Amino acid sequence: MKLEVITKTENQSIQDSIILKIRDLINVKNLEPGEKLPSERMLSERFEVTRGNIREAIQKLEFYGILNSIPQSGTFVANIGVTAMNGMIDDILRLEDPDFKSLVETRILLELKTARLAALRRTEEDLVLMKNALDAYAEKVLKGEDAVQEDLLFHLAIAKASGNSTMNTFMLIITPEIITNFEKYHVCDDDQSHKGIQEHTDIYNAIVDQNPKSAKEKMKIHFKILYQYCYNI
Amino acid sequence: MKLEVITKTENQSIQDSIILKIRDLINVKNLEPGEKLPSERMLSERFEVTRGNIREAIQKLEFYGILNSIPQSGTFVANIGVTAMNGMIDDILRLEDPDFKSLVETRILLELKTARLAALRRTEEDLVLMKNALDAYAEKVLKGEDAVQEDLLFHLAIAKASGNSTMNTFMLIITPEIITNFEKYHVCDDDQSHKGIQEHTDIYNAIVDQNPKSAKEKMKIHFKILYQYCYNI
DNA sequence: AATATAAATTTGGTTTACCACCACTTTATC
DNA sequence: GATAAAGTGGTGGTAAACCAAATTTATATT
Repeated sequence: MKLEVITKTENQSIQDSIILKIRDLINVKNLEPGEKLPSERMLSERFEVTRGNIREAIQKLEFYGILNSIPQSGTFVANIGVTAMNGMIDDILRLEDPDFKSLVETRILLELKTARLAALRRTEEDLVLMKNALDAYAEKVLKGEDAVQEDLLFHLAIAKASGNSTMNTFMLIITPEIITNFEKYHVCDDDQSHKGIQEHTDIYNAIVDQNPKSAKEKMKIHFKILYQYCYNI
Repeated sequence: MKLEVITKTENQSIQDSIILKIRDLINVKNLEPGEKLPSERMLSERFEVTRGNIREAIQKLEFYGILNSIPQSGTFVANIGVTAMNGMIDDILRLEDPDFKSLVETRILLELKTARLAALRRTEEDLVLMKNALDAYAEKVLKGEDAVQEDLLFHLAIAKASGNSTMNTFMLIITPEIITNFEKYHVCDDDQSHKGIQEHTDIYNAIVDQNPKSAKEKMKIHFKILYQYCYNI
């Protein structure tokens, strides 16, 4: 998910090769879910890399739920079978860095949904937070200042109000990359910002009214420009 | 994104408190984007924690794009302003572990989209991979064996064919948690698996025919049971 | 022979000491 | 006086030493 500096490229490739070796080891030893991997020290000796490298690789596989590391006990194959493990590792290694188009596409998908869910599930507290974010955005725009941050905070407030923690997490992950790319490509101009106030208000009101269909529709309008940008790039 | 063992709870809370202290530091020092944070050693001394703790906290904030750590140089505030930073850190700390319902809800959203995109963008190579996964699934089911893994690999093959690397990543992240919960709650029974073969085949054919509407529709049918489960739990 | 208990070994995690590298200051040379 | 070169302090990164818990092995006791 992160773009790393050049120096990490080498590090990355040796980590990937370790992941491959661990996969092969599980395959040739026919390790079933729940069985134990050799210790980190043995692996580092066998693969002729540092224990730190081994630990990094294990942590990555742990993040994707393929391994389980238990303190003072060992590292175990998670209860995901050999077939799925092989397929997933292939995917993980093949994962390229996300391009901007892919990010925007995903963001639009998520936000149309979170707007709808927020209309259904928002609490009074959610409304307060959204209103604050909305006001902060309007104030910045009316002063003629850049308001990209306040914009995104409003959208994050909606994500929180959706009551879906997974979507909320995903929004948080893609937001910074969106911000930096927006500033790089100057997607939003001044005119857009002023229209944005009305559009944000429309979305907010739909959520206040608990009208999911309208909320989604207003969000779609809000993304119209971005949508076109995404599919014409 | 990960459920951690109990022992990590304490560790987590001190990491969260460090993140809060870093946020306060940026606020009181009025650090603008691009400015440098104090060195890790100074922070560890000032906050009275180990440097390892500091490094962990910085890495987490780096993951969310709030800080940039540059080797032999320092840690810098990313070019995301103070306002957005404060809001995002609040969100990050408030993030609860994803519940199963939230996971399924997100999965359905993602998969309806990836199916549609795959129908539009699939290459010949994608089709081969999907066909292999489909056959492996059918074979397992017909032998009466458990095929949860093959099931998910087919869905991951669709995600890959969608050509959207961000959605592909997100699918990879939620897949293991879905697997373990499926096995825990026994969502799928034997009858479902047999129907699943036909449903998978329908989805596959729609993607072969490059018919996005049908692909989404067939995926919706495939998720019907899961959808009901999700909203009745 | 079976079992309870204690010592020893092995484990992942953590701390510490060291490293290579970058930025800036000082100094020397023209 | 200007410019380049050498030095110095500080940076994030890293490998080795250390730790506490868990597991295994050995031993003693009934």
